[in-house]
Amino acid sequence: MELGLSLGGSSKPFSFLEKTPKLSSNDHLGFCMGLGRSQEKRDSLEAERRGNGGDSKRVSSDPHLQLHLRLPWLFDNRRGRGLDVNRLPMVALAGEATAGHSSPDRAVSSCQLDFWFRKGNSRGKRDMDAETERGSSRASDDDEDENGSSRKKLRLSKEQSAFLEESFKEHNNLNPKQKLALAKQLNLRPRQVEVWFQNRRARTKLKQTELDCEYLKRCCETLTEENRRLHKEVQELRALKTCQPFYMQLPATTLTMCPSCERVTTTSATDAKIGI
DNA sequence: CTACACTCCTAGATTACATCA
DNA sequence: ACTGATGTAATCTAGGAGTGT
Repeated sequence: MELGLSLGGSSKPFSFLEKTPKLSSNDHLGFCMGLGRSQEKRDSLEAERRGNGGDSKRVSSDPHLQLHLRLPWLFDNRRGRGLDVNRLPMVALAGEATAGHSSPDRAVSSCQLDFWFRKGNSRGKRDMDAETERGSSRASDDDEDENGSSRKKLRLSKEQSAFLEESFKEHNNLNPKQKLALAKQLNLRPRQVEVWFQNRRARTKLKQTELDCEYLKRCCETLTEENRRLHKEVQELRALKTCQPFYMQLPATTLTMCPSCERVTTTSATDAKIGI
C-alpha cells in the first residue's frame, strides 16, 4: 500500500496515480493525496485472483483512491475572512455532476464533497439529505443571496420563537422525528431547529448558573455577617471574663437557635432548663 | 472478546450578524 | 450617520455513545 501526499501544482505526484487529472489553474492552491497499492502488491493480488478463477463481481483490479482538492473557495476575502465555509466548492460540485458512475473520478469527487461536508459546515450532509428527503429547495432560497454568500443571519419570527419555546418547555431535547416535525411546522431547516435547541439549552444553563451564583453570593454574605456577629460576641464574652473573674462560676452558656427568626442566641444552662 | 473506524449527537466556546440606544 | 453594547443564530471543536467489521 502506498500513501502519497503533495501540496502544490504537481499534476502527477505519484507513480501509482497515473490517472491524475491536470490542475489547470495556477491561481489555486492544489492538494493531492493518493492511497493505493504498489505495483508489486497489485501484481501479486492480480495473480492471486487469477489463481482463484477470478471474481466477476470485482469491479477494478486497482482500487486506488485519490483525493484532489483545488481550493479557490478557501480564499474568498469578500467578507473579510479567509475561508467562507458556507460556500459549496463549485469544483467539487462540477466534478460530481460530470463524473460517470463507472469512472474513478466519481470516487475523487465524492471525496471532495465529503471533505467539504465534514469541515463542519452547518448545512452538512445530514441536513442536505433531510432536505432531499423532503424535496425542499427552500434552504438555498433562504440563506444564499445572489452572490452565493451565506451565513446571513435570519431572525426567527415571534411566532416561531414562541412555538420553539413551548416545545422547549415540553422537552429540552429533541429526537430526530420531533426535530423534523418542528422544522416542517415552522418552515425551518432541521438544522436550524437543532441549533435553536442547542443555544436554548446553553442559555438555560447560563441563566441557572447566574441564579446559582446569586444564591451562593447571598449565602456568602449571610455567613460573613454571621461570622462577624459571632466574632463580636466572642470578644464581648472575653471582655466580660476579664472584668468578672467569677464569671466562670456561673452556669455554662449555650448557643441556641431561635426557631422563629433562626438567629443564634446565647442562653445559660439554667435558662434552658426552665424553658426560657 | 477486543480493537478500531465510523457516524451521530451534544456541550461549550466562539464568531458573526442584526438590532437598538 | 456613526458607534458600542447586546442578543442570538451559526460555526467550530472535542468527546462520548452506539454500531459494524
